[in-house]
Amino acid sequence: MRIYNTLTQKKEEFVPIEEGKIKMYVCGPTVYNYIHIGNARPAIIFDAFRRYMEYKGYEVNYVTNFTDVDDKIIKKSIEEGVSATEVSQRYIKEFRKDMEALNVKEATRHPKATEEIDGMIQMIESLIAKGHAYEKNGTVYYKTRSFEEYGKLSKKNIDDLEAGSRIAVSEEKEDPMDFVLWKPKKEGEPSWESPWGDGRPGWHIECSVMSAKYLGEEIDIHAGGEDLIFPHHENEIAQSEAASGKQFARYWMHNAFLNIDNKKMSKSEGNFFTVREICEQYPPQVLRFFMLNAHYRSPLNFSKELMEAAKNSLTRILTSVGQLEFLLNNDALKHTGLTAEEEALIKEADALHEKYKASMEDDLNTADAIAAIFELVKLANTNCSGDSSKEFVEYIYEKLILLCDILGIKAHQEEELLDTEIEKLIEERQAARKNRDFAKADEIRDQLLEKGIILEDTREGVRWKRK
RNA sequence: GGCGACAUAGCCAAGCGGUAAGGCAUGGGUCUGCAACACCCUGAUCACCAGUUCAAAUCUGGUUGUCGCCUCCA
Repeated sequence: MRIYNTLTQKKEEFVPIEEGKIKMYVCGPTVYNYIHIGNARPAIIFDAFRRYMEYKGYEVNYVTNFTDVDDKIIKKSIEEGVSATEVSQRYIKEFRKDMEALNVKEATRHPKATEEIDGMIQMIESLIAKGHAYEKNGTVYYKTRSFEEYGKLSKKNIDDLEAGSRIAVSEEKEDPMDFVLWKPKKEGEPSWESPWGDGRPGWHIECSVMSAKYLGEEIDIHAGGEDLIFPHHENEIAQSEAASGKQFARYWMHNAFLNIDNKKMSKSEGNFFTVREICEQYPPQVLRFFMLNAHYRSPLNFSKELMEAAKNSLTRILTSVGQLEFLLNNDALKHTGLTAEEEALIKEADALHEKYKASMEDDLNTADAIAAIFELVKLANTNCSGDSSKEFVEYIYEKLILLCDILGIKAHQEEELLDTEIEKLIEERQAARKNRDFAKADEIRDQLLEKGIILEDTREGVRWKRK
């Protein structure tokens, strides 16, 4: 597996610290609202990465956090007149619903910042003891210049940063680039006791602490959106490596942004959509498929038109899988035993499987992998019919399901049983067709369409699907 | 100002030195009682300029354009 490493700016062969195991950390959401579709991109991408690595046999320890103490959460809680905990608990719950809809696997561990305060205090104490941090009036700052390699991830030079800095520099700071590890309590805000007085942690320290606690001081992969490179990930490196003296993460993976009309989504411009509202308009899988249909390091534009196209594309795969299931489940396959022709086709299917893997191995090229799925769909559509052998259809079906499953695409649709009334209508229509009473047959078909049932007459019988 | 990314058919999107994957849409056809599904056919010399090379969308330099980070942000 070759991975583009932000740290070295190159694709590198992935070598885990411990054979057969992967320790990865993905920065999670700040839970102050429903997540938007931009937040969904890393969740989906790194979930696909995880699934592929698990398919390859790795044991993946996948940790992602909830940032549940933050200015935005506090602001929301004040607006609503409820506690910060109530706000964060609510959106953690909603986040989980969204992840389930998008078929993102539950993380191995999903710690909350507020439950890791002790660890953060310990790390801050250690940084102070080592001369990497200092306290001023209840605020603890990280001494950026004490970490020689500061800027190695974002390729930034501290002096350039100073020149371009637009933030009002606090007088307390020894250096404008120093960042907050611990900030003192303000009235009405959640706070914890600490050696520097009551207060709460800065944003960056939580990931350093949770990553070390659940994965160890050295991990394989740290991932997140590209905007986190600076300052968040740069600061995490400074904290973790200064504290442990070890390399924090070997590979840094960053996904590009999801844009609206070629512009970054931002709440201030109002050009953003929540996952929730998109999932009300499209099956959630469409959003997942849409994301995977582009390379994760390329900016991706979002629009209704593109979602429609993604929906149609995905339907092509699902229809093909549905047809194979129909053949397998309706006693349509009379032959057993592979023919020579089918054996050749199986070899073709295997070659597509290899092509798919090669794409995934190349820095998670899901777009290319999906192309291989479509080629397999074509192979299935062209060659699987009632005349095929059972073994052949089964083989192709299982391969197709596998390739979709690795990407987290549910190709096998759980069909609820048709209720007897609908079944009766389908039978009536078949009888009408037999009697060449097409007016009646069409009437029944329209009637079913209104109920969201689409009928397809095939050589092997009537197949139906939900709209 | 510093750092970085991108520019491929109507749209989306692979490609990483050997003469352009895949999908969507469009048009024509086959199948079908009709339809749907499916199948067949239908399309680009890769922003521009110069260079390296037997050979470049792919490497180098430049031009133009778009975007991101440098501030909370996936």
